[in-house]
Amino acid sequence: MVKKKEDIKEVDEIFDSFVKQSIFQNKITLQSNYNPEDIPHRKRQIAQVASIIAPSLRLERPSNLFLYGLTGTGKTLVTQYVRNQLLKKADKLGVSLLMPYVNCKLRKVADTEYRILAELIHKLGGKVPATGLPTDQLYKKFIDIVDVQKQILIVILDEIDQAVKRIGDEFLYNFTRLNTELTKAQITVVGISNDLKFLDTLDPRVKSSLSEEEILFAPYNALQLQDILKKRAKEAFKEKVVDGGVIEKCSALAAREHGDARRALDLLRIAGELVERDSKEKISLDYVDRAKDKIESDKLLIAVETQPKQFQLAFLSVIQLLRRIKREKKEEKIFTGDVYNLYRDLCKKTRTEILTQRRISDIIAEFDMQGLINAKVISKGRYGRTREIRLDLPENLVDRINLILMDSLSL
DNA sequence: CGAGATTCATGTGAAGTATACCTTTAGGCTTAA
DNA sequence: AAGCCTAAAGGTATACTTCACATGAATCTCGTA
Repeated sequence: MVKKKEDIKEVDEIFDSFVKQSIFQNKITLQSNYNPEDIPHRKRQIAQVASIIAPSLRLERPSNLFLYGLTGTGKTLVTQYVRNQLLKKADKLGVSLLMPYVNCKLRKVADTEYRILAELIHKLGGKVPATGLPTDQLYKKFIDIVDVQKQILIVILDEIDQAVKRIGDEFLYNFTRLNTELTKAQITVVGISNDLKFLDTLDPRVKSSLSEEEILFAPYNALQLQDILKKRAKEAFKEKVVDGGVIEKCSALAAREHGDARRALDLLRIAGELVERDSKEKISLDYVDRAKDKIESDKLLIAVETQPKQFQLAFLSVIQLLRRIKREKKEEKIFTGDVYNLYRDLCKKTRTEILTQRRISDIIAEFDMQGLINAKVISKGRYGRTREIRLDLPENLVDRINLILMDSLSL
């Protein structure tokens, strides 16, 4: 039924092929955490961000800043770039300037008010327990750390929309008001959001103070993406490794996905990695296609694997139900009740504690938020009201997930 | 035939509970003078 | 007597449960044309 994805080579052979010939010269330049010296097509934004936060060099508090644009449009990159430059400059001038960066999306790290604050304190060299303290005590601690001398603190909150979606915008209010508590230091908040409509969902007070300045990052078009890729590919690969059209194809694919540069780079890198694994010497077009599939499935597999046990059980229920239904060629929709029933059975089989339907309902909603499934609350009229759950994934991927979950839950 | 009432299955909000972890405090023990 | 360790007390955040009410269109009911 399920095909083996990769031939099993002798370990020795695998190592050999890696040592012998690498098509990569400097792979780092294609990785998403790489900060290039030069960011094409973002000159204007860099200048804007820089000029807005520049007053910090004179120990004046810059305006709060809000950056928004779809994923892979360079928001984080630009911010990091300006951040590094500014820190360098501040260092040279002997100005006391702190710019902690927190990604608010990371589950279990910075997805509640408490944890964001804890992470921030941690970045500033303080220590706080993971739990046990009242949140306002964390604020106190934060102030203690920051307010030791005249200095500017620029807090960068990435993926801020995720945090607000989860815990509301109150913490932003607290944050922007922090300045009134400070005597020596001053705080500026830089918010980064992937959600274009995010600002409108905020409380007006928060909105006006957070977006004293705002900058929109428009998607890259295919040509701009090509530019970016070419520049990076030149450093990443050895000469004459990339077939004609490959870069164009990566760009086109990514441009279709709202101009996501990260996506384009990933495509190219993964394609390269696949080529290398096959001990080939050139990246040809079909490797781009394979890379595309791999990226999509990898992302999902990781998301599923890192899910807590109860979540995995719930997800497995969803998957198995949908597979079953698909086999009977019925409509590919299921409802909360169905999921819960199967979930209960699975719990019994695995001797796991059974959570209430209330909770499972929330978990399903969370899957939807994470984009693992497609759930919509509908009313079936006389037959009640429920979530209609769908999953649009290729069948072989669903099978793989199924196996992985069965395995990790030892079913 | 159509407007309004009914109904179902679950969504959703609020409040309560269990658990894990934190700090503080006080008592008891050790140690060194 | 001072210093250190430990256990108990008191507190919080988080994940989950319990309770109670909200939803909203398919279906039913019943008055009217």
